[in-house]
Amino acid sequence: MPKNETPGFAWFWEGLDQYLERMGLKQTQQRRVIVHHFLSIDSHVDADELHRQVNAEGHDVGLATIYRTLNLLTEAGLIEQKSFQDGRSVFEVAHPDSHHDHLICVECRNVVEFEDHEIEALQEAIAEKYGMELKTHRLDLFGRCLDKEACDGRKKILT
Amino acid sequence: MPKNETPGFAWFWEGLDQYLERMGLKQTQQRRVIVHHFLSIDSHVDADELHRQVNAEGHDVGLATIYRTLNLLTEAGLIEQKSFQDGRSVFEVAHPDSHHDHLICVECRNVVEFEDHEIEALQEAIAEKYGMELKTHRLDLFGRCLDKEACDGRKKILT
DNA sequence: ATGGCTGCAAAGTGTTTGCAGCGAT
DNA sequence: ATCGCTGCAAACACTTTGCAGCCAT
Repeated sequence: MPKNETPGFAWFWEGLDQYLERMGLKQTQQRRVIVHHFLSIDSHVDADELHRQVNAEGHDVGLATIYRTLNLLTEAGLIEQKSFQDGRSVFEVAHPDSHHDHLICVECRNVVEFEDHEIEALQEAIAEKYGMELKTHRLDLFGRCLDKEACDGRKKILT
Repeated sequence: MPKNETPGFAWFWEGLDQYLERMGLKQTQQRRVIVHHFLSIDSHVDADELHRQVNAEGHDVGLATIYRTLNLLTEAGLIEQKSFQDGRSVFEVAHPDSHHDHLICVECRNVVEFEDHEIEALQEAIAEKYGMELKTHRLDLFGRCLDKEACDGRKKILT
């Protein structure tokens, strides 16, 4: 597998290489495979799901390595860890500039990502009001699809 | 311990009694003790912390019972369960009208609760834009206390 | 060849559950 | 006297860690 097979994510691979170099760590077969799959998903995944997908493609990567790599990428600031419902965490690419939030349907679990500068401005104001310097935030909106048909369709696919 | 020792929370005790009755469940010594302590905190707690506090007062309630009671109260809609970022969940009284959000210091873990109607209005607008009916939301702001001294003080108390 | 990396399994978390006896109704 | 409730410990689900050998540098 070529090192940079994921189009549009050169910055990600570069960032990873830099981080590994800086920390005296090594690039490995497994890390490449994991990152490649992670990027090809380009949405949120949990460790288990990623593990399944990677190994479904014929590789044999241990779950522990998935976790270790996801933690490494989080440390490197390249991905972000979120916990939606409870129990498992999901990870997603940390797009450097545009932080996006989530709109989640409680029925079909479909997730839409959005961004709103007005809300972000208000958040800054709130943090300031309480004597804090804002670092990051998490905003999840939970609702129900108005398009019941599409919603039901997605619901059926759920395990 | 009298049944209704927590001032201002008559509605909570009543709601609990109603729920127990409706579901054919029983009021017990332990539940009373747990609820009493929970209400006297009137902030967010995790199961372990509540367990410690209850037993520090001379009671001998099992951790499993704490969990069972917290789940029961959640089912009853009297409290809400939230998961910030690490494993553990925290619980807080579900005030029927005013939903509040959280401002969390990443250093000392101190949590401030706030409420902002402007942001909530924007959230409604966003949900509508994406064809969804908003049910609820979660907004957590993560930052750093500007008052370093107070922050460090709280940090020391962390286990 | 060094020292980080991997898979495995074991250990850790936070939370839930099965069981036998206790206690509220 | 029911039948739910409790404490305990074992079971769980997700995640981390110790170890012996592997592999990138």
